[in-house]
Amino acid sequence: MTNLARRLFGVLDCFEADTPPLSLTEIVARTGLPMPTAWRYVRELTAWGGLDRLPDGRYRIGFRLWKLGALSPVYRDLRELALPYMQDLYQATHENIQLAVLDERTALCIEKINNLRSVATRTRVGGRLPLHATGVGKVLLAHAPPELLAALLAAGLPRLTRHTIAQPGRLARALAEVREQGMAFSRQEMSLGAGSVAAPVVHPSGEVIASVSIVAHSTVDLDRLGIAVRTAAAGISRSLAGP
Amino acid sequence: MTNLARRLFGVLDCFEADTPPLSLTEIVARTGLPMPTAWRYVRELTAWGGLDRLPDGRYRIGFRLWKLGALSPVYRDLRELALPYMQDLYQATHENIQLAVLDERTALCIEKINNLRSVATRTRVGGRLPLHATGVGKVLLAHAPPELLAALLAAGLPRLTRHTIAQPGRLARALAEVREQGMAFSRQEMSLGAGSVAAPVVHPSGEVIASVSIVAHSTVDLDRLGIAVRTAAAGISRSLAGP
DNA sequence: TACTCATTTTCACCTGGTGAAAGTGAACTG
DNA sequence: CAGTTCACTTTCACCAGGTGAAAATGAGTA
Repeated sequence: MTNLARRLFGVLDCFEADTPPLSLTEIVARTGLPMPTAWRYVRELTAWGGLDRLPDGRYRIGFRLWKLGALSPVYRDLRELALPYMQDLYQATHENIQLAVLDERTALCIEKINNLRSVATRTRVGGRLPLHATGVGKVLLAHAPPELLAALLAAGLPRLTRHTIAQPGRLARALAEVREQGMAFSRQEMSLGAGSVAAPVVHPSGEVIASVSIVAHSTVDLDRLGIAVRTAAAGISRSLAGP
Repeated sequence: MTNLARRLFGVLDCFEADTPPLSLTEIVARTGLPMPTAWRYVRELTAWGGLDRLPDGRYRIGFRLWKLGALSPVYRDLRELALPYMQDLYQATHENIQLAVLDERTALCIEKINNLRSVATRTRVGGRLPLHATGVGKVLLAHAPPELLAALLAAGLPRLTRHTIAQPGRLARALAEVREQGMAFSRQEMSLGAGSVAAPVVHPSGEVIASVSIVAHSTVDLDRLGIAVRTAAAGISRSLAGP
């Protein structure tokens, strides 16, 4: 790979879901590029539309990348396919609905339907959730190669609330239960006051390629919602098999 | 701009919504790059994840760009804000719902809710619609600077069906009516058997920044749906003004 | 087996990218 | 108000990394 290309992509890779707009100095700090080089790259990316420059001189991801990314067939097709089922689930429950895939040891949210009157959730499309503390995450983790769990355990499990499962043995048992029940629960493990129940979206090859969840107030009966979310996940899975 | 950056972006810019996966030879033809240069760029973009290489050697937009693009705040925020209202509209009508913005003389679809039992529509998120022949397009065109209409007329209005408005005078009158009524109709002008009604999403500054539509069978009473779509558009517009 | 065509690789050449240093401008402080 | 600081933004001598013509490879076809 050309040095220039690698460095150019490195600038883009500075941006994550919860990254606020970045200044040039912050991009320099994150990439290690000399200031004028970073300046030139940022200027070029901005000219192309891949970055937007704000009036205060900070940069954020630009519309050009949204336009290109929207063409990515793999996840566009999954989103299109899943959205009607997520709609049905939303209509039946009026809670928040999320669709996530496994990516870089996180659950990456690729579609989301919010009810502003349900529990507030912090996730956005393109945002990431911890695998060990969320419904969608546990589903994905339960069906991933064991090395992933091992790597997570080696890195340590962040305790997000006092309910978060942070002990390796407890998590392993929980994941076994996920595989057995075909769904996963998170009860105030990610955020106090919020719970979720998720089910796997299964590709015809048998691989779990995504997970769909309902996120609701912790007072809501997640067991009752479990049937609904599994039904939606089954519908999506069936659609993956084609007409 | 560095020559390399410009050319690298040029490779990405080969891809449009209805572009099938492209072979290296096709990318060469579209960019004018020498074969080894294009080869190297494509290899680099693939290594980074911006392009995916299919087993048959053709390339398409990769997931990395989806992930980055999903972070683009401007349209992500609009989509998030609009989606609940689109949900409500879908729930009320069970027809296809689209949200589009003006981009490069087209209506660019940025969110879409399909009902598979309604009329089939060809549009996908990231796809483009002609301004003169669609509900969303006419809304955007009606509120755009007059130079845009002049440019479209100079380029000629493609006749997509026998109902498409292709005469400049008729279109100008239709757009005046859109501005007066606060909504636009397309009656089999885009596709035979399909019609749509759209309304403008207005920013607090007064600028029409998007348009939301219902797409249904041509047999459906669009006049009745007009009230609903205007209600949704008004809700989105109000949300733009903040809490 | 020979031919064709779409890649994929090689490598001599040179030009375009680099980054240390300098310049600029805005904000802050005394 | 003048001086200082800091985050950019620009300059330009230098050279290394990118280029593309030509060759090689591999798959498909007749």
